Amino acid sequence: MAETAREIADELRERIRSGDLAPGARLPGEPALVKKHGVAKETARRALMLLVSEGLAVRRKGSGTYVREFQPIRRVANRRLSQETWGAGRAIWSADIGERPMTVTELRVYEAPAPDDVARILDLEEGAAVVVRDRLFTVEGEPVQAAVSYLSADLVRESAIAQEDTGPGGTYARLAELGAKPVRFVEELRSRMPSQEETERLHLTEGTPVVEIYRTALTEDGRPVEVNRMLLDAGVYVMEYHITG
Amino acid sequence: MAETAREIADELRERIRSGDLAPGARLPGEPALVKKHGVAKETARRALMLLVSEGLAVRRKGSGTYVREFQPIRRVANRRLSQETWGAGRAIWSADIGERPMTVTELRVYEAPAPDDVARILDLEEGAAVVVRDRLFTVEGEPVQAAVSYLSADLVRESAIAQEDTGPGGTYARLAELGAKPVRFVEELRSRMPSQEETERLHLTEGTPVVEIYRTALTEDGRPVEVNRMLLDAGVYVMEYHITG
DNA sequence: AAGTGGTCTAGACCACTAG
DNA sequence: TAGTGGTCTAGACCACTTC
Repeated sequence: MAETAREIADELRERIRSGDLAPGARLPGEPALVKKHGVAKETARRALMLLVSEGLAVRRKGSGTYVREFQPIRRVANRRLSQETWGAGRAIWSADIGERPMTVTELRVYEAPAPDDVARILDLEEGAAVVVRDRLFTVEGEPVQAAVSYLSADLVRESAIAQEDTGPGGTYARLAELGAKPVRFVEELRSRMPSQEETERLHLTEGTPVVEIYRTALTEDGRPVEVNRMLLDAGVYVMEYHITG
Repeated sequence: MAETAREIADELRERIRSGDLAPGARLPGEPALVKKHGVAKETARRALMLLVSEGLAVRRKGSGTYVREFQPIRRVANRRLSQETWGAGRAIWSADIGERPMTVTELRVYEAPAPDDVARILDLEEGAAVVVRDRLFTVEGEPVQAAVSYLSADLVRESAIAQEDTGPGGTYARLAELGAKPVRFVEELRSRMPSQEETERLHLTEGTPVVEIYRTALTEDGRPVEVNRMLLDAGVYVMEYHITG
């Protein structure tokens, strides 16, 4: 009768995997597990917490524990690709953001000294001024991505890039007007568990990693003009890259 | 005196962030926290577990709890890029695998029916036979990546791809000989917490996500010839992509 | 108001590591 | 062998959700 937290979690995990407990379904609560397996409440709790930390379940206070759902947003790094070139409809993870528009909230634009790593990448003096564009992207009212762009203040201070509204074509159109059109990009990705502040800002549930992306924009002659640090809710995103060669 | 698990974790987290507790350093143990904060052992334990699930600490049974270290391996998706083109020495996360060679272990090659998603992507009938190449990559004796490749058995059955040793130039050289040279690639990435089996296979510590990558190789005329599913230890990898235009 | 999860206590026993 | 983490118990009180 009496089992361990791991064993109870194993049983529930198997029921989730088999589809017996579908995404969104309610898992047995702590009292139910206490009765069924003859364990202490803390043990039942641990079993459920194991599933949460594996990203399989979500707990809602006062309501219950539920099987987690995954309806990803697809982020395609290479923008201007024709569907025909790469073959459509071949995605492993289906993802439709079509019906769920993404909006920018909490936009803040200001000038500040460049962080050390950003200064190094942008080829600036230590502590040189940069224009910072800090924003939060939201889908259906839920934050999904935080992004902070850094650009040399000497380069963009007088342009609309230093304004909240960058105008038609956005930052890259303005950079082109300044003779610094980005044509190549380097992205560095890392995934890890979020800090507490990140959890709050992105409304992350336990067991959700984040994806940290640093994107550097380069001009034709290889000059770095922008560093964009993005933080993505990994429970929501699928990243797609197209590589030639 | 008596504090909550969260508060104790906050204090330790701050000491890690400030560098007071450096990567690799030993954190105060459970008994020490019990004495210092006047809480029960379970509460001290929870404080330390919080840091572990945030990926900040690692617990070693019988030894102690330690600040986690991060010495990443860099995976550059675009292989044949000259350093000059993209500007060297501009990485956010420094990463040297130079001194730590990667070796293949647990190589298994066999023929089997294609999984549904793989069959769809490779344009095969449901359940058509594929050659499967399953392998584990290891650095300094520690597994860092599992990879499973799928190729149409009708295409590659007679070639060295169906052997353990694919010969000089590897799988892609053999595909070229078969008139199916891959020239473009699509990668889909997702990050999530690992299952229990994945944790065991990759020797993951708690609080470590995995990065799941599906790479599809396409020929010049857009025919998909290989699907490679990779599972990376996110605590070890930094991914790098180069994008044009 | 009943049910759910959130957190803590004080004690127990075990397994592993290190000196 | 002493110290460390791993796990469980039986009970307590609280906050939130749902009806």
